[in-house]
Amino acid sequence: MKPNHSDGVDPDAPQLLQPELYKLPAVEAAPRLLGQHLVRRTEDGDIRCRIVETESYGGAEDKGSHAYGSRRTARTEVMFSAGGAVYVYLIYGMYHCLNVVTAAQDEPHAVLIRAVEPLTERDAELMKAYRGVAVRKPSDLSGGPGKLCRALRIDKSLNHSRFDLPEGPLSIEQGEDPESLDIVQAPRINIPYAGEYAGRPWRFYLRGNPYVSVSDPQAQPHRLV
DNA sequence: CACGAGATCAGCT
DNA sequence: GCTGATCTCGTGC
Repeated sequence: MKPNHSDGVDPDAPQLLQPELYKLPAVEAAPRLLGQHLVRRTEDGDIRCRIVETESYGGAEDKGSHAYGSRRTARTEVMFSAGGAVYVYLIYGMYHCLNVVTAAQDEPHAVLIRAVEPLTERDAELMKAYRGVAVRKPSDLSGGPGKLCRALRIDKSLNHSRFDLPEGPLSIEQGEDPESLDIVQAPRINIPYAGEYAGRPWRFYLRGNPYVSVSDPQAQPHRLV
């Protein structure tokens, strides 16, 4: 039995991420989302997992970004929302990718969530069931943007929802302090068309975490700014 | 383990 | 018509 507090607030209850993080440019928000807890509310119950790999897609100048040159289409429109919006899009005709929109309204920044780690065995079991494919190693379950969306049953119906609401289909809760984590940075995956932006070290992940999609031998330690 | 092909849709970057 | 912020399954070392 937990102690009863006079203010009625359970100090152990999960707290939503501080709203300031969503206001940051994507390249600053991306490493700070590592170690935070993504919550997916489904009919079968809540699934909680730790964010372990992210990529930054930063604004109108980034040739790797869907919103390069401030392109506004039905797909990219949500990127122009105020930070905290959910951006889900379809890739290669069959896979979904989950992004956290950041920065101010009309500044199209987004952080792609590339890998997550289930917090408990129960979370892992639910994710395996949704995944529907043989899972031989951790990264088979949720190491990769398409895999984690399948494992968390995320599709375009969640586009335009928000991460900063306590009862939404997706939210982000306060997890670990990013300062305490071993974060590395490396170039982003599969964007050779991005010209001089292709080599920018805008992928961030927890060194050695088995859920990370691709480990880069050239990855460098990242220092939070 | 390294590849290659196929699945299949939105936007033309 | 082609390509992509991908993944799975098959073949062949």
